Amino acid sequence: MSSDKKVRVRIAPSPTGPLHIGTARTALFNWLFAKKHKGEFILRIEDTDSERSDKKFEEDIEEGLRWLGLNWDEFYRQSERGAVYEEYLAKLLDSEKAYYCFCSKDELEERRQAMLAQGLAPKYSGRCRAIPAEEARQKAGGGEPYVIRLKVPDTKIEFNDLIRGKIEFDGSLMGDMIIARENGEPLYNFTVAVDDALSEITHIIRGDDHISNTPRQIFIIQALDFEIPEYAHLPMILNPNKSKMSKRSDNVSLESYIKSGYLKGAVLNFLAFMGWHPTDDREIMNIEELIKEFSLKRVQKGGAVFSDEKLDWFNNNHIRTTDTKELLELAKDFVPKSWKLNEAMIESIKGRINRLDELEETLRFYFELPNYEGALLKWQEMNFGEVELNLNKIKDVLDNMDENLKRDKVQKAIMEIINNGSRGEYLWPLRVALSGQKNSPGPFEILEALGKKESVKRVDLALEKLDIPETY
RNA sequence: GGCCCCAUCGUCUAACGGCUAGGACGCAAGCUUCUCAAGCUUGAAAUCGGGGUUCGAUUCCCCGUGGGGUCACCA
Repeated sequence: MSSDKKVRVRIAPSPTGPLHIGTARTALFNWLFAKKHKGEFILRIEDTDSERSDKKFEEDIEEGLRWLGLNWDEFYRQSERGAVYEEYLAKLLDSEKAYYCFCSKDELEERRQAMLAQGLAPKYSGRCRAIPAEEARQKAGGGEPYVIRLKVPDTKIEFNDLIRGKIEFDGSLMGDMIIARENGEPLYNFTVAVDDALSEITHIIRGDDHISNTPRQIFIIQALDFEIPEYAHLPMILNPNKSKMSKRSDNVSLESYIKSGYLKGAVLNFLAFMGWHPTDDREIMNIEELIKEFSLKRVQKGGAVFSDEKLDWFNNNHIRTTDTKELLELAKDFVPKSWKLNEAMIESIKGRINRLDELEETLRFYFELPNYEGALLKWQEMNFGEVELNLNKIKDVLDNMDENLKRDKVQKAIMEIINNGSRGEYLWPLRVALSGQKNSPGPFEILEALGKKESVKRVDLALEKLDIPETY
């Protein structure tokens, strides 16, 4: 059908809220598909509902997609295409595939409720279909309020979903849908059908909550004599209780994840694995690998529950493999401005954190030595005298080193004095002296990050703490 | 309720109709170790139920059950 055509896909968010993590996932799948097939990815802002649309959300969406690196080849807003929709609406009216409907909102609503009460799917009766076109046109021209409805055929309709196979609907159950409302504004299903066709979208990849919109859009496409694209409906991203995640009240905006310190590579990696899996057992993948391996054929049908734990694991892995220089830059946004981070500090916490927002707490000891108890310096059964002795020996080693303590060098020197002694009796007191905490990166990493001057200062402070008589 | 979609460990998932149903997260234990992470090893943990088809069903068909989505002059 479209095998020889250039692949063109789109993400079509409506700017009625911040970029949702589910929208980001749909965007990613579209983008991956486009890249994989050397096609084009289009961003279309669906802002036909002027009441609910907001420019600030549009900006948030663009910003989020850019942050993820999901760049688009074309961009447009539906709100700027009024003339186009008018043209095709007129076409439909002229060819009598659509008609004016003068039924009042109140009576429609009444009928709707009645049908619902009977357990039937609400459906418009088609009453105004009977009004002769010329008469209707004059009524409408005369200022009588109207909406425009599409004549939905009484036929079955089926389409082949690339992920689910054949899906069938019954047009006779649908009723004539409204494609333009009273103020003349075209409605969702109509604008989507028109824009997808005019943009020559070859594959519509979207959430499966749109499955029931698909037959409606196909009816419009057929009425307009456009070509029907391929469809691929992605499984929903679910809350732990299996409900649709967009209905979660919690923060599900991409921004909230950015603020928590998730790396873009990790978010991309995790999102790709929500409903998709490569042919092998790999899980940690970068964007190039994802593009290479991506295939709609390997997309899952069932919904996927969003797991914060797994996201954390992905993030931990990506943090660990991110270049230290790059990580250092990213880290600056998560710690106080006054902290002068260096690469050794970042190196020392790689793999020890899941999110960048843990950085401030993890790195704090480098800038503010905790006020710890002298007793913490003792390892196992040591007494203060032994701690003092070992710390002094280490201090002698440090005194003989350059200001710039390279990890390997300082480690070698200290290990030499430990010789065959107990590592714990040296390294524990040293590490506590340097970090002031029970748990921390290793002493050699800290030594390098701190430098000679500060390290010696901290060892001296530890020695002072030992002067206070042991109380227990 | 009508229509539509879906169904493998708690979760993400793998398995041309054919080995003891595999991997990952999380969990538990152990190893390693100056601590905590990380890493390594091991363990517990699943094919929703019932009928078919077949020499053989996770896989194909039907019914049931369960879950979800959708039924606007929103998108």
